[in-house]
Amino acid sequence: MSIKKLAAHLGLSKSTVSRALNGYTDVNEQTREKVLKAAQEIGYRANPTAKRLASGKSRNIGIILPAHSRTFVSSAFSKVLAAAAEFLAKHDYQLIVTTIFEWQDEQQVYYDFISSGLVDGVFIVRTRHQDPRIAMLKKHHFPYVCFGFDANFTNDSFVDVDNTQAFYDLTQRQIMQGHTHIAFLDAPLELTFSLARKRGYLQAMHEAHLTIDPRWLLNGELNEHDAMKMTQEIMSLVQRPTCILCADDTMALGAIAACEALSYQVGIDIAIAGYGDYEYSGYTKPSITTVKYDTRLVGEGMSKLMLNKIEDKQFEVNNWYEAMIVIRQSDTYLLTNKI
Amino acid sequence: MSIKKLAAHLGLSKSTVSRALNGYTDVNEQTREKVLKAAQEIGYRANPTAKRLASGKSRNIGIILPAHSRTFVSSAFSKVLAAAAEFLAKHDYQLIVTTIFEWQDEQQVYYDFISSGLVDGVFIVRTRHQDPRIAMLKKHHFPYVCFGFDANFTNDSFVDVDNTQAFYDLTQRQIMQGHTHIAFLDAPLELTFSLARKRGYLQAMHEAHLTIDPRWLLNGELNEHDAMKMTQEIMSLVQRPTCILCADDTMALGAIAACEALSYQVGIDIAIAGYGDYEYSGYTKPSITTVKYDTRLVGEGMSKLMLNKIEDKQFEVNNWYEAMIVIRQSDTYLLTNKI
DNA sequence: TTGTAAGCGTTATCAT
DNA sequence: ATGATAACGCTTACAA
Repeated sequence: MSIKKLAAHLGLSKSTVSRALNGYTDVNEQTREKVLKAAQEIGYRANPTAKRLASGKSRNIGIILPAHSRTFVSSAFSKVLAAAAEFLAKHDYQLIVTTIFEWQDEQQVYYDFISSGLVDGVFIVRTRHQDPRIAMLKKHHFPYVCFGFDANFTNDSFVDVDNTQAFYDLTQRQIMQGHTHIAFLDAPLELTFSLARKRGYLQAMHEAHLTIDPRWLLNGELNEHDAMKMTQEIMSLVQRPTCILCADDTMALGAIAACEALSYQVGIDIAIAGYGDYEYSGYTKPSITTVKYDTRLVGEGMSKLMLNKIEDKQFEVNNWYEAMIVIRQSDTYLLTNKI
Repeated sequence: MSIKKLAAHLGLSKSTVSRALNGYTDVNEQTREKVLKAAQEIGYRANPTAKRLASGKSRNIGIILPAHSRTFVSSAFSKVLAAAAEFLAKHDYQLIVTTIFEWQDEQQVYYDFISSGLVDGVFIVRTRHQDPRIAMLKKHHFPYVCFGFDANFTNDSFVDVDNTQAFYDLTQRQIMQGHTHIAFLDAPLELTFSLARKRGYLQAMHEAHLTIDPRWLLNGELNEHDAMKMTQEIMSLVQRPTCILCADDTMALGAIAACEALSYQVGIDIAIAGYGDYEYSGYTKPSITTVKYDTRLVGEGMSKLMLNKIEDKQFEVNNWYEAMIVIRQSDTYLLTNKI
C-alpha cells in the first residue's frame, strides 16, 4: 500500500515514483525532488521484501558458521568478519550470519540458505579440500568468496593468508633460535590451510636437515582442550620437543596450560607459538608468540571480491596476504639444550 | 513460476497445492500425498521471499551486535547465542546476526532491520536503562526479547542472570577470605547489569561494615585494555585493594596482566575475579576465578520467550537465572595482611 | 474438498 | 517524462 499511497498522495503513478526514488535518469528533476521531499515527509520506506521479490536482490551477504555449540563465532574469524561486515555496510550491504549445528545436514543448510532469497552471495570459511559446498554453489551459479585457497580456485573467488610461508618463517625462526625438536599441532587436515601450513613446516625442517618425528605432527580441532591432550601426548614421549607450534592461539593456550601442568616453564624450558593473534594473546601469561595478518585487509578483500561478483565492481584485490611473526613471552630466546 | 508449475503438473490449483504443502486440514489426504510426492520428485521448494511477502512472516530472529570493529561477536554472548540459535533451529527458525558500527545511527539501523521483513523478532543484548531501542520496538509493536532486565519489564520479554546476587555472593566470599579492600571494575553504568552488580557489591560491603573508597569503583568497557588502565590506576593508590572484582573475564585478564606488570603475584598478593566463564578462562595462568551461569538455559529461555510471542507457544520460561562462583587460581586463599 | 481471484509492495516493460 | 499493466511466487478469503 505504500508506494501506491505515496503515488496517490502526489498525483503520480507508482512507476514514476519508483523511478524517481531509485535514481533513474528518465525522470523530470522537479518531479524527483517533489517525490523525494514527499517521501521524506511521509516517512516512506520501501519494503525490502517486496523489493527483493520484484528485483531478485537482497543486498545481504551471508555466512554460515559452524557452532560447536560452545561458541557462536570463533575468534579465528571474528576480526575478519568484523572488517568484512563494515566494508559491506559502507556499500549498503549487510552481512548476515547464521550457524550450522552438527545435527544438521550441511548441503541442505547451505542450499536452503542460498535458495531462500535471503542473501545475494555467501562467504565460505574453513575451506576444505574439494569442498562439497563449493561444488554445490558452482552448480547453482551462486556467488561465493572463500577464505582459504584450494587447487583450481580462480582469483575472483578467494583470499587467503600465505600459510605455507607463515609456517615456513615461523619454523625457520625457531630453528635459528636453536631448536631442533619442533612439534606441530596442526588443525584438521581436511582444511586447506592445514596442509599449507604443514608444507611450510616440513620445508623449513628439511632445509635445516632436521629429522621429523611423525609423532610430533598431530592434528586436532582449534580449541584448548584438544591442544592439551595432544601436548600431553607429545610431552610424554622419550624424545620431547623443545618447541611446539600450534595452529592457532587457542591451541597455544591449551598447549601452554598442559606444559605448565607438567611443570615445564613455557618461555624457558619450551617455546610455544600460535597463530591468529587473538584478542587475549597479548595478555595471557606468558603472552603468546603468534603469527598475525591484516584482518582488516583480508575482510575487506573478501567483501570487495563479493561486490566485484555481484555488482560488477572493479575493486583491485590481493588474493594473498602476508603473515608476520609477533614475538612474545611464550618464545624461548636462549636455548641451552635441556632435553 | 514454481508453485504454479507444480500445480499445473498435478492438474490442481495453486491454492490446493499451497494448502496441501502447508499442512492445512481441509485437504483430501490422498491429494496431499500426491502433492507431497510430486513436490519431492520435482524438487520443489517454496520461495521464502514470496512467502514472506504474502504471509508477512520470515521465520528469522535477528540480533544486532555492536562490532567494536575488533571482534564480531564478543565472548560475552557467544555461548548464549549459540544455545539460542540451536533451539530456534530446532523449531525451524534461524537466528541471523548483523552488526552495528560506531559510525551508524542506532535507531536507524534497528528500524531498518525490523522494517526489512528480514526478521520476525529481535533479541536485545547489552540492555540499557530506559533503552531507546526498546522504546522504538514497543512503538512499532515489534516482538523482542531482552537479555538484561530493566524496571517495568514484563516477564514475557526478558531473561537475566541475577547479577546483584552474583556479585553479592562473590563480594561476600572475598570478604570471608579476609579481604577488606575490594575494588570493583564495573562495566559502563548505562548497561542494566552494571548497576545490578554494583548493588550486590555495595550491599555485601555494607553488611560487612567495610568502607568503600570511591576510587575503587571504576567503570570501563569489557576489554583487556580498559581493565589494564583501571588496574594501574587503582594499584597506584596509597590505599591499594587486595582484591579486584571485574565485570567479565576479559577485564580480569587485563587486570591480571596489569598486576603482573607491576610485579604483584595474582593469587598470592592479590585476588582477581571475573565473570562469564569464557572459553579460555580455565586455561590462562593463573586461571580465572569467575562467575558462571547456564548459558544454554539462558539462550533457550530467550528463544522460548520469542516463540511464545510470535507463535503463541506456551513454553514455561524462567526469567531469572542463578550464577555460581567458579574458584580458580586467581583467587587468594590465605590472606596474610600485606598492604 | 477444491478452485477463483484478489492481494502483498515492488520493479520493469511497454506504450503514450 | 509519465502511466498502465504485467510480473515476482506465494497466501487467503470467498465461492463453488
